[in-house]
Amino acid sequence: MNEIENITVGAVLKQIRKSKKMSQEELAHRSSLDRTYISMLERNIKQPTITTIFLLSEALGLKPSEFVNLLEDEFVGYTIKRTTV
Amino acid sequence: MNEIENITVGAVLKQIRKSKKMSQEELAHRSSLDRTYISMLERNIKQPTITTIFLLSEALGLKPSEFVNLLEDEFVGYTIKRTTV
DNA sequence: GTAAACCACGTACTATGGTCTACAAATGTT
DNA sequence: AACATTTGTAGACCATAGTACGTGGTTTAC
Repeated sequence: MNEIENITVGAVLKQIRKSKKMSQEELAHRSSLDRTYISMLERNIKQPTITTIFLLSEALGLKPSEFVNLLEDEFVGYTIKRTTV
Repeated sequence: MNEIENITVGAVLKQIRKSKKMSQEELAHRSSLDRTYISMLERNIKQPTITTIFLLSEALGLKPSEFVNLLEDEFVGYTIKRTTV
C-alpha cells in the first residue's frame, strides 16, 4: 500500500484554476488569501485547513465537496501515515 | 447575510461519531489523532486541516467528500469573513 | 456506593498554517 | 529585443493546528 504523510492539493488546485483561466493573484484576491500562499499550496509546500478549502472552492466556483471529491480520486489507494505518532 | 470566521466541524463530527457508537478515544485511536484534540474539534475550538478531514473520515467509515458535504449543508447561507485581512 | 468509562478543560509545548515584503525567474506579447 | 504579466522563492513574522500531560466531573453498570 502506498503511504503519504499529507493530503496535498497542488495538482487539483492548479488544474481547476487554469481551467478557469484565472491567475494566482486573481484567485488570491477572490478568496482573500495571500498570493504566495496560493503558490505554496500549488507546490504542495503547505496544506490548507477546511476553512481555506471552503474559501478556495467558493472562489473557483465549485462546491467544497466537489473539490474534495477530486482529491479523493487523486489519492485512491493511498493511506496516510502519521509521522508524529 | 450571515457571516462566520471559520468552518467548524464539531456538530457534524459528534453526530457521526455518536451514530457509529464510537468514543472519542476510539476515534482518536483509529485516526491516530490525540483524544483531547478530537474533543477540541467537537467543541469548535480548533479547525482541522484537509489531511485531518481525511483521517477522520477514514476512521468514521465515510468518504471525505461526504463529510464535507454535511458541512456544506450546515453552512448554507453563510459567508466566511476573514478577520486577518 | 464505588468502580469504570467517557468527556470537558487547563497548561505548556512544537510544528505548521497563513501573511507580508521583496526580488528573481519564467512566460507571454508586440 | 524589450516590455508586461505571472509565478517561484526566501525570510521574517504571528496565529493556530496538533500533541501530551494532568485533573475533575458526569454518566453507566455492578
